[in-house]
Amino acid sequence: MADDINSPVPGVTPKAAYHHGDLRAQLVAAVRDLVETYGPDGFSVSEAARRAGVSSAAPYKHFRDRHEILRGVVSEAMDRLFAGMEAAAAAYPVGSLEAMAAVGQAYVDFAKGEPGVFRLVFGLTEGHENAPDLLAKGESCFGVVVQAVAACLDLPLGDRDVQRRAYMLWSFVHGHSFLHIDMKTRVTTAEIDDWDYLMTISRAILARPARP
Amino acid sequence: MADDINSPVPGVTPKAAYHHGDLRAQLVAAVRDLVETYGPDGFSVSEAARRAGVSSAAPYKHFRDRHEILRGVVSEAMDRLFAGMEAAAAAYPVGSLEAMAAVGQAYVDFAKGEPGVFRLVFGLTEGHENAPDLLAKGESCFGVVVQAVAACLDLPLGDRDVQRRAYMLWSFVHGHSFLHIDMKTRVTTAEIDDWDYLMTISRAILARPARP
DNA sequence: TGTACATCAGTGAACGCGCGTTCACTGATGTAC
DNA sequence: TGTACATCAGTGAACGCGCGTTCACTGATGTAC
Repeated sequence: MADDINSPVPGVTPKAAYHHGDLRAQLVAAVRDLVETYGPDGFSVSEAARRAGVSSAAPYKHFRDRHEILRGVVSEAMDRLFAGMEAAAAAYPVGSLEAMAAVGQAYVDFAKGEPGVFRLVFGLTEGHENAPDLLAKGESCFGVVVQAVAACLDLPLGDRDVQRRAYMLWSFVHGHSFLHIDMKTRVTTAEIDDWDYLMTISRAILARPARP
Repeated sequence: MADDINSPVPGVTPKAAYHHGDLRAQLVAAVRDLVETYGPDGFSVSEAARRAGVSSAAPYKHFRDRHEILRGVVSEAMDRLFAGMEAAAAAYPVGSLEAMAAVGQAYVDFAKGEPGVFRLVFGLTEGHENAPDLLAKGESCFGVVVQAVAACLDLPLGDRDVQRRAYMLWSFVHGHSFLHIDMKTRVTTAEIDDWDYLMTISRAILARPARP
């Protein structure tokens, strides 16, 4: 899952790296903050370098261009999202509705916790969003949903119906996340309790007969 | 619904306006195209002016600043979205599942037809997204969903359950729209037929017992 | 252990660019008499 | 109908800005002998 290609930091930060001490990771962290503060398009290489305390040319020793830094942020964020979803599923009995809702809750929590990064991860990022490693991480995340659905329905992972229902649940959770962080929920008078909603939706979509 | 405050064009374009001939509308159209081509952040006042064939200072005779032009685009887009949703609902019997699905289909069609503008409308647009006229238009759009749900369940519009289920349906359709235009659907092997999905979801969410 | 050398992370100055916005202006249009 | 005037949409030059990226460089670190 984790590929450390062209990363000077294999696993953990080695004491203090060459000159600066792990500039790469610090740049990614700076960009993450910038994206969180100013949105996916409010970030600049110069500002990130400034925050990391280096010259504006330094980042180019670690990244080809501005896009590659963003990809670094996305990659790291998807790792955290995946970990959160897995941990949530593991906290409830396999095949329970609660496990299903918990996976959704982890997703919503991520969106609420770092909306800027969430937007970056799920938005369309100028051209190279086709990076195979990011696609693989996306599949891993969706895989957690598929697994929970399959367990609920007691069907194999590849089952057509499992995939369908997993996608429906994802759509719902994804839509709810965006509507919330984009503050569109003011148009409805309904008070929205995440867990309650997630349980209701899981129940509705995982009901035995897909089409009566 | 339509407020023509500070618009030199009351209803229909009057032959040819002062010098240029309805620059305001042409600027909005140019920005709409730019947003569609380069995304919500890829637009610039200069480029819009260039496309409309006027100097870069001309737009400031019609709009206070760049944000106000964007708001013009959003406002116009929401009018079209609302019209599409209403027409879709009207094409099927009141209270039918088909009417419900059709409203969702109109929403998805809008997203697919002009993804850039859709992103602009539903994203968070720097600070002044609290414009009351835009909020009102958002409420009108959601109102179409609420109305369809109320008709299906034979309950009053203000009913708590109606609002809840309407929001659920909106979340699903919204999520599906974004996942599609942001090309995230590649992580699933499920083939997605909009109408089929919308009917299935409508059926699942409008089933009589909200919680068995 | 000591020396010579290769590596390469970070520097700082510079480049060309397009942007948002302002300003004093000009000239066509509409209006009052 | 004709003249004088007010309005105001659009001009074009200018401003200061921060950006992404390049370049030749420097100096600390790691390595071979």
